Formats: sequence, C-alpha cells, structure tokens
Amino acid sequence: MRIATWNVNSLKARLEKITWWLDRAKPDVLLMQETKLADADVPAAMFRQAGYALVHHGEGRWNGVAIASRCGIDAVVTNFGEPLRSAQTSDIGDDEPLAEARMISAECGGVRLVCVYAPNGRVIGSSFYEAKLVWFDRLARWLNEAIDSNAPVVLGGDLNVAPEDVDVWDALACHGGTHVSEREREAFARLCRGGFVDAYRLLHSETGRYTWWDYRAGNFHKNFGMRIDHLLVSAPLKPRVVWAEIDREARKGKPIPSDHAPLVIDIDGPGSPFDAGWVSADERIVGRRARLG
DNA sequence: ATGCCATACGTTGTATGA
Repeated sequence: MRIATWNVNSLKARLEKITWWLDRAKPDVLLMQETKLADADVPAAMFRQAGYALVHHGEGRWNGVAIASRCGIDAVVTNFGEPLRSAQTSDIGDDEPLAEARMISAECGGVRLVCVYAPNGRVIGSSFYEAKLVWFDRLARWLNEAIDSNAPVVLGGDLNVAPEDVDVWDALACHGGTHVSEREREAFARLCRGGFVDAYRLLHSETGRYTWWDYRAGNFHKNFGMRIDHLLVSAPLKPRVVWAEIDREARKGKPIPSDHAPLVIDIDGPGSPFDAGWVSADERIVGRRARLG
C-alpha cells in the first residue's frame, strides 16, 4: 500500500500536475493540503477518472484538506469532529482554533489516515504563533481521545515544523524563525511520544532532504529547503514501512509546481518505482558554496 | 531576505504563505 502527502498549493491550479503525478507515482492514498477550495468546487470528476474517490474539507480561499483514495474511503471525520465555526462566531474562544479547514481523516484500505495542515505561525511570539501551538494541542488531544494508537494509523500532512536542525538547509539562517523553534519542535515530539514515528527518518538518515523550497531566489535550484511535510505512522505500522521518498521531480518544470514536493511511503510491499530526482551530496555542497561565496 | 514567487479575490492592490 502506497501512501503519499502533498501540499498542492491550490488544487485548482495544480490539477494538471496532480493528474500527471497520480499516474507517475500511483499512490493508493494521497493526502492533500492547501486545496484553497470550497467543498462544492472540488474537481471530483478528475479524481474519479483517475480511479480515486475524493473527500474534501474546505472553506474557500485559504487552507483546505482532502484525501484521495483508490482503496476505499470510510468513516470520514473533519475538523476534529466539530463543526467548522467562523472566526466571527462570538462563542469561539482563543483556545478553540476551529475556524480553519485544517484536518480531515478517513479509513482507507484498513488504515486510519489523518490529513492535517498545521498553521504557519508567521512570527515567533505573534498571536499566529500562539494559535499554531494551540492547534497542535488540539490535534494531540483529538488523537488521544479518538484514535487507537495500537491500530494502523498514518498521521500525515504539512505540519509546518522541521523536527531537527538537519531538516533545514541552514540552521543558523533559520534560527529565530518559525518552523524550527523549541516550542514547535516540542509539539512535534509530543506527537511522536504519543506513539507515532517519522516514517521518512526510519529509512533515511541523510541530510539535505526537504519537502519545501521557497519559490524565490532560486532556492529550489540551490536546495535551500525545509523538511516540514511528514508521514507519522503508529507502532503497528512501523515494521511495515518498506520504502520512503520525497519526489523532488514533482517540484520542477511546467506547469508551475507547488512549492512543496510529495512525500511517499510504501507499507508491506513496494509500489510502482520512480526516480525522485535527488542530486548527490557533492552537488549539494556546490550549491552551498555558491551561496556563501 | 528586507516577500525576489505564487495563490485567490478582485481590480490597478491586499492577504497569505514558511
């Protein structure tokens, strides 16, 4: 079983790229974030033609999460099982980050998938940063209450946290910003203490592997990125993960790609092979010298 | 990176992203 996650940065703008990628990587389940669509506007026909059922949880302009599956979709949960209330709703408290479409979950082929898009945080110490941490609290609470960690579960998506310094291109340059702060990393670590393990790091110890690169300043070409998209697996799945890769090829070329690349894992057996397009360690060093020089 | 690119919404600009 092949499971993938991809922040598509607009499902509408990425239709052609996604169609290409479904045929390329042939995932059984694809978790998507930043669809930027209302539920009524999802391109269900495209996914159906490609052989996938689609469930979506969106609000329109921002955020939006979806799961495409070709091995069934059952028991769908959105927004931690609560109604999506707008920020204008008067009874919503500061500790109730329910106004944004950032979570959808479903059971596909015997695995419970939890697809999330964590808030960005913007600036450390800002209200957005605090809201990000509150959102992680809410996620941890829902996992604790609603999820059996002794069952096969995959928690995946854009978590907007680089768990370790090796997960960013330059730890010094990133220091003081969001995605790498102690409190954000603690929120990530708490998920792992709750029984989940970072499936990519199970199989890859190398540095220089990222899932996001800024569109600007040639950052992709220089491999100045961050590993902020993750697939965390519950304990029963840990010994069943046989392969993991970040598809750097999907971040290239025309039409314009998302600024994130898909992350893929195979459970039990290998899926359809593809070349993820990673350069050698030596080439990465050349890129680094070019910046420092 | 100080927002250099990209998205949506909407209209000659604003909000957001990580």
